[in-house]
Amino acid sequence: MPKTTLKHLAKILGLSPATVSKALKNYPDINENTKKRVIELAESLNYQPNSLAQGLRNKESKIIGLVIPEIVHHFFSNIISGVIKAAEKRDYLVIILQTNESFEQEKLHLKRLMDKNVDGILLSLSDNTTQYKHIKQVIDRGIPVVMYDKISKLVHASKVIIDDQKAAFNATQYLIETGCKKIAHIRGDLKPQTTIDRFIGYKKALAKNNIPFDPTLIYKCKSLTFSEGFKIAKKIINDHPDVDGVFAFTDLVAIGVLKRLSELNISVPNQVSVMGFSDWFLTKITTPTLSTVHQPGFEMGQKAFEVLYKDICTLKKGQKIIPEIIEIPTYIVPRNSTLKLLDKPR
Amino acid sequence: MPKTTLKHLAKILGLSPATVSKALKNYPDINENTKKRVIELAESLNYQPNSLAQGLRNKESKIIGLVIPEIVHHFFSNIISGVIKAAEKRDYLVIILQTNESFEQEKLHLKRLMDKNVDGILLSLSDNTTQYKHIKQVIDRGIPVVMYDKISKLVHASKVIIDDQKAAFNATQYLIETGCKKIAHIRGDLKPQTTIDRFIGYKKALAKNNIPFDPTLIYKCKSLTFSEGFKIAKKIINDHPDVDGVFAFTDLVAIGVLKRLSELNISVPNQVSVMGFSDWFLTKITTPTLSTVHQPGFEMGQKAFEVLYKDICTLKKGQKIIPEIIEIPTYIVPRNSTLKLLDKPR
DNA sequence: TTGAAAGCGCTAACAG
DNA sequence: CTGTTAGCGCTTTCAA
Repeated sequence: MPKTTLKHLAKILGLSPATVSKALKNYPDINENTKKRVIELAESLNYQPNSLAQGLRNKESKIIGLVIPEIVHHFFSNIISGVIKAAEKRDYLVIILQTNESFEQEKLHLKRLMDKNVDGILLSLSDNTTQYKHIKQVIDRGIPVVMYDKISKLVHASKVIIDDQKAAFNATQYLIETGCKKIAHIRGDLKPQTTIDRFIGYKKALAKNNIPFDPTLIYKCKSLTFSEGFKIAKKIINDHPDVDGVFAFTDLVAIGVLKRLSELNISVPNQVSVMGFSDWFLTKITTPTLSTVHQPGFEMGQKAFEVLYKDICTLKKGQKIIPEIIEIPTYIVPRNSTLKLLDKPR
Repeated sequence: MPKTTLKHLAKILGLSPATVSKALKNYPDINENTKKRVIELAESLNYQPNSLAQGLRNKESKIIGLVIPEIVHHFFSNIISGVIKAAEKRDYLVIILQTNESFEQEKLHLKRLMDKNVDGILLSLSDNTTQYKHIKQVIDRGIPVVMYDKISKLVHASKVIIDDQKAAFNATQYLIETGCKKIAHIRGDLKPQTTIDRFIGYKKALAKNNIPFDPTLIYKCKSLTFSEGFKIAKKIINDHPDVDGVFAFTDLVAIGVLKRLSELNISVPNQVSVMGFSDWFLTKITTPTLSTVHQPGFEMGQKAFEVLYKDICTLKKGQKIIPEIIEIPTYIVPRNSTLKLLDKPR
């Protein structure tokens, strides 16, 4: 059963396609009665405009692309969910592509999306991206790009981010306020800006509290895994038996630490406090539950779409986009791997 | 900078758009030399055909829709990932929509996807779907639908599933083989077929081993949460102090059980074995780690796309689709919440 | 071997 | 108020 078209309707009603189109679009210069007839028939035949034709005509597809480093990841699933929800409200659909942190994939995906005439692109940089020509090309083609989470200052586009430095500062500050004096930090590998910023936030909090920075308390994670945390915890305890706090740059690693400390019969949080980062779902079900920094993926996703939508509209009106940097607030989620603020010794 | 079109190329080369089109499409009746010139110019100008126009002409969009109950969910993220990966190989893009288990959303989403002229749809039923007219309508419109995971026998379409009954049978059988004699089962609420099938599998395994079925060992979960498992574990132990195995229909609930048993100082697996279902990521990091049934989301996603692709091609050739039911095998992942097979007393 | 013409379905400017 | 015309960019006869 082929789809009903404007022409079908027109023929049945003895009108021209143009009139039918206008009636359906609620143009003011159409006879009320005609309008009613058209709308009724359209509904009864379940008429749906062909979006391909509309797109070709209007130069818009009502589809955006979402480029994501890794789908199977609590934070990013939340991003997807937020984007889709916000998009739905504006009658937009979302195509999702995964880079697996590969620069090559990222380039290809942008091309694919351009070819599909998406109206805009939401992009989180892959870890291996160090140049941005491919992104500028997209923008030059008149397709707005909004970067989220992993961004680059070198791209002139709107961005939605969290302040990793501030968040890490707060996390460390929280450990200090609940009594920690010797805090180890587990950081990620060199590359991504987030890991650097979290490290800086940690240092700033120490400085603020006149705690001297001790480089031997910094541990570098090769991979972002439970077992890395597990391994490193042992090292920390060996190197610094008197450590009383661990701030890991991501929950999974923190949970590895938790497990190893438990096996070493080191009481958390009484002897050592542990703080994670992200607020993954699983932090709620570890023993003890993990205190962490809430990283609001869903909100970021929503906001990212909204900004992109705004940029799309601006561009459609022929105006120039003024990039906007939006920071989504994070907050500490105190759970049982840290002492309570009330417990703070004075 | 507007996009290069066929017309641009034609004008520059002094050819007609038709010839350029054919050259690019490698038609046999084009002069080799012309072909070369065209291709070279196209590349140097970075020509990309307008997919909207192509779609309008060829009645295909090279986009499929993926309707998913819930995105933020380990199993479904894996599905997404698998679908996207398989789609990419065939040069297809994927639009994702979420139902949140709502029938109304499901209907709307199918309509949205039809309106966007997707070439096919991958669908997992929402828990509240009990009629299938909306799906039949899509199929009647000539858009192939492939159901995955949560399916209905009443829809005449290809399907990709796991055999829940068999999987649950194996899980229960495993508990029995490792020495359990009194096994409680935590099942989901009535509706979804999966929960019913897992329950049946459990019963069949008991029967096979001549263990009488005891209805008081069946516990029904209101919500699919950690805390439900936590609550129910207490009840189980109160009702049946001599229980020695728990088979939960999903990992999260099983993990709740694990936690409560630990708080009750009941040794897992020595006193009580616990078996989950799904093989979520977090089963690897609980204490003890959770034995479970591996539910292969990624493979299901890949396979679902491949079947859909096949159906799309069949239809395009004007042939009739012969629905295919594909079962993806599951397997037990033995971890530390169950005894080893070797430990089996005899 | 190439090109003119028609048309996919829709919309907008303009004329009637 | 309604219809005609033209065209978005591409593909496919069919004629040259």
